[in-house]
Amino acid sequence: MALKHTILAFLSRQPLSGYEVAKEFAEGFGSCFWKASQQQVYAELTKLEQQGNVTYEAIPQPGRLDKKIYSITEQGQQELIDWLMQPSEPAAIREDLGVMGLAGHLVPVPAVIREIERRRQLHAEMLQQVQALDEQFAQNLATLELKDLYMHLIIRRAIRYQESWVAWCDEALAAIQASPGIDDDRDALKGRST
Amino acid sequence: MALKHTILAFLSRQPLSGYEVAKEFAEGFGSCFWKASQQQVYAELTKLEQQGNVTYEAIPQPGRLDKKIYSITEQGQQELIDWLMQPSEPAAIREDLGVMGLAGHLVPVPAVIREIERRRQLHAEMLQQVQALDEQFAQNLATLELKDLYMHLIIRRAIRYQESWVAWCDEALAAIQASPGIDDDRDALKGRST
DNA sequence: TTCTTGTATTCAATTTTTTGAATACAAAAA
DNA sequence: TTTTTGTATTCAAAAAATTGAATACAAGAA
Repeated sequence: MALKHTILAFLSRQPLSGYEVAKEFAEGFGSCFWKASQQQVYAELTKLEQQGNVTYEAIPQPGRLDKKIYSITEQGQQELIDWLMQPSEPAAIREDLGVMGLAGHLVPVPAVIREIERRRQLHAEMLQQVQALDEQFAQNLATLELKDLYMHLIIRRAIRYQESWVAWCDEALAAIQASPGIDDDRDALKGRST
Repeated sequence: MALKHTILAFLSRQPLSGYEVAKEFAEGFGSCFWKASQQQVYAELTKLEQQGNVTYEAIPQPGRLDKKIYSITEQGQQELIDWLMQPSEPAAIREDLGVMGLAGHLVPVPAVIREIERRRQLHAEMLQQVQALDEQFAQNLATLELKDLYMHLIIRRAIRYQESWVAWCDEALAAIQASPGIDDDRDALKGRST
């Protein structure tokens, strides 16, 4: 599970409260890779603290629960380094649209086209978002220190990912529209005409 | 969860035993998208049968447990169609290497380079695999019936995915090697030289 | 003959993830 | 003034995925 190590990685940059860690997942890193819910973050932080990988400083807040500022410990940093030094497994593409390739013929063609058009737009928007994230790095690429270069590179990974989606949607749409089989199913929903 | 609907999609093409469904996940579809374990498949098939989405014909086999050939039911097909007609959520990129972008500076540069080189090779191999899967379709693209066109298109999705990985690895490797910060950390592992 | 690989299914336990809700207050907007 | 948004944390339950093992036999390789 990468959640543990992702949180350690956030904390290796700077101490954060649980809320702020959750925000990282909702925004920056989350928009590039994946999102973890607040509950997941808080639960993981509690475990991490029990294991001695992080500590927290409780900031008393009048009238409500303490705010906890978490920092990574020596042990936590070592744990993170050990994990980073291990070879990584390529992630699976767990993509619902893939099922369309297996059983798309059960569904009317216009519905498939609409769905791909919808996805095209979605990914184009996500592409703009990650491109915006990269702006501060992309400009002075040649002078970036290592830390920022790595950040730039993972954002580039996300950019390429979204670009490949947009390009695929265009290809798929064109291929379906050019397909000789397209007329067979055009009216599948309404019931066989003629 | 897409597991349920992926299995229904397999069965919408032809009846299969649990073992054969598991094999689909291990090979064809699995190499494009994601793999489900045998146990997961058997468990899901049992649930699907209880829900009335599939039925099975038990083939008695001398001296061992019956082989069960599962087929999709009317209800199961409707369930699958309903699911396919719903808008799909883009899948999150749950990629361990992403963490490298957050905390790569903790690790010596040569280790990062080695890891990206390793990944480049891995994805190049996976690319070849999915390209091989596409061969039968790519040749007579213009005459493909819809069912095969859809199959071709999801394989194309997988191809583009792997291509974008290979291209990114090349970009990342070049960028790291060109980085002015590269010398600062080169000997991080051995301890500060000079 | 023995070992390995492939076919074929099931059980159990654990871990991980998701979903939904509750609590509490500050600040800004309507 | 009331509502919404944002900050901040916790609990509980359910669903899903992973890990490990056991059973059973056929076929081919060593």
